[in-house]
Amino acid sequence: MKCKPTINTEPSERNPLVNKALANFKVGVDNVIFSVDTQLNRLLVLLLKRKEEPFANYWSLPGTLVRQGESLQDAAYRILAEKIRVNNLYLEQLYTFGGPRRDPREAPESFGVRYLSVSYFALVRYEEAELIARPVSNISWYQVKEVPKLAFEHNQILEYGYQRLKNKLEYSPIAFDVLPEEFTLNDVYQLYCTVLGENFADYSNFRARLLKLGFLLDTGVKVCRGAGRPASLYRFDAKAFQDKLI
Amino acid sequence: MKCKPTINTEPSERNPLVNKALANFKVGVDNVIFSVDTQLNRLLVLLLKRKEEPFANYWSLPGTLVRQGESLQDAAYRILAEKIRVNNLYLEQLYTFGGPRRDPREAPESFGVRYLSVSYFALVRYEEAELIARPVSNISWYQVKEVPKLAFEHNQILEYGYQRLKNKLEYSPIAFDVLPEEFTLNDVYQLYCTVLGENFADYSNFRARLLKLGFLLDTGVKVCRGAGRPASLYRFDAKAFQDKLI
DNA sequence: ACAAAAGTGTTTTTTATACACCCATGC
DNA sequence: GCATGGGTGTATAAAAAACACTTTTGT
Repeated sequence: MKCKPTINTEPSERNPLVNKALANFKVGVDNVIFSVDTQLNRLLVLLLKRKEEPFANYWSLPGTLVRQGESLQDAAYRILAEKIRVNNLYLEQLYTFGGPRRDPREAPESFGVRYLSVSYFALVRYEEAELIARPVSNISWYQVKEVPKLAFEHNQILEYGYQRLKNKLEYSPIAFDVLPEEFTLNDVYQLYCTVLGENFADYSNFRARLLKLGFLLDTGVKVCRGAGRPASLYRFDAKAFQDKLI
Repeated sequence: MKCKPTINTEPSERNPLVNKALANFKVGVDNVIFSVDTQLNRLLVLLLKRKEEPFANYWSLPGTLVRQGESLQDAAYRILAEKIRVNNLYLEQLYTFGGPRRDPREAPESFGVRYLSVSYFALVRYEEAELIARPVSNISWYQVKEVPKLAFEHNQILEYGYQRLKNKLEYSPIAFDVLPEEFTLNDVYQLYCTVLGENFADYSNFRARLLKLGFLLDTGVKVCRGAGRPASLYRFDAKAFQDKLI
């Protein structure tokens, strides 16, 4: 808990030349792209098999290096768009990893060139996400529970993203960015169960809580899913949600 | 809410040369350093008056550029240590700002050199924090409510850090990183009030909630503060806190 | 004695949790 | 008619909020 750095040696005044040399960076963006397969109750991450060194043949998070004139978020969208075709998604910045020597490419001989990774977290609609990559064998959804040892520190980034996903789901309406326009309450419940685990809440309590929030509109339209009573279709009311915030 | 990026034009295959040029970065670290003056009930941020262009004579967050061999966090500790002397503090990464053209130094003529800002958020013990800067007039604590227009996008970073401070205070024990080893429950209350606002909770309810958490030890020692009944001194039990987490 | 600060307790309201049960459909 | 999933309600427990009251000090 307590952070007690060694403080105030003012090194810059002792050894100005060595200490003042600035690092030159290339900045990478790595995406933790989640989706939820509600049919099979699986929480998935998108992984890519690396072709080049370092970490050739390891699976990794989709990443890219930031280009001239490109914002970090633009870069995040770019890799996403290069790997999958989706229209409905939520995306936000996660964390920046950048200790020296985290990337093996930062060999001592490439003195002064550092790699920094700004990670982004995304949630996309599984049903519409179409994987686009030349060798299909090099791109794949992996169940979060079954992810192997990844390249770089990507396991750590993934864990961080997974934690964020669980928090976001509880405190903000990102689920509705990824559900179809119209959905049943059970669709929402399945999604939450898959991400948060089966025993996060009882269906009827979940339902009551969700409706009490007041931003779900019952369209009145009923839909049949096999046997059982038909379910109502709801839609997310973004305006009502905004009003709640004030 | 919905993010609908324009997707999949695969620009890299159309115009490979222009698009594939990677940006070269210098990475800056900017600190939002908070402290709480519980005597005067003021929440403070540390600001520095800039001497050089761009934004000469503007107040700004303490920042620095990352040096060779230095981690981001090391850089964050370095600027902190260059500006104030403290032993008790909490520090964590905030957010990374890095759209192109955020820094006026990124003039079109300095083609290819970009500045990226990784911001850190810190909370330090006000009473022991000693400001160290050559011209004293160039460094100062500012009340968060009275901060002027800052250099770069620092107002935005500050706002982001303020939000984080409020969240952290409610959900984690960072207050005890900044309180003395032994403190009264009223000391804790004052700190929370100053950050969260007077009406975040009634003293007796706050007190009950805090004690029920079970990681504050009553030392039995009483201390008198002017008139009124003497207060018990408590200390934070880090082990008990850890145990609660499991 | 009285104001000031610390500390305790009680009541009410709200929210969470655990279930029991009714409803509408397909087979 | 009964299994299946959808939907409602109730009873209990826990947490949050409001507030009244006692205790111990300085003056």
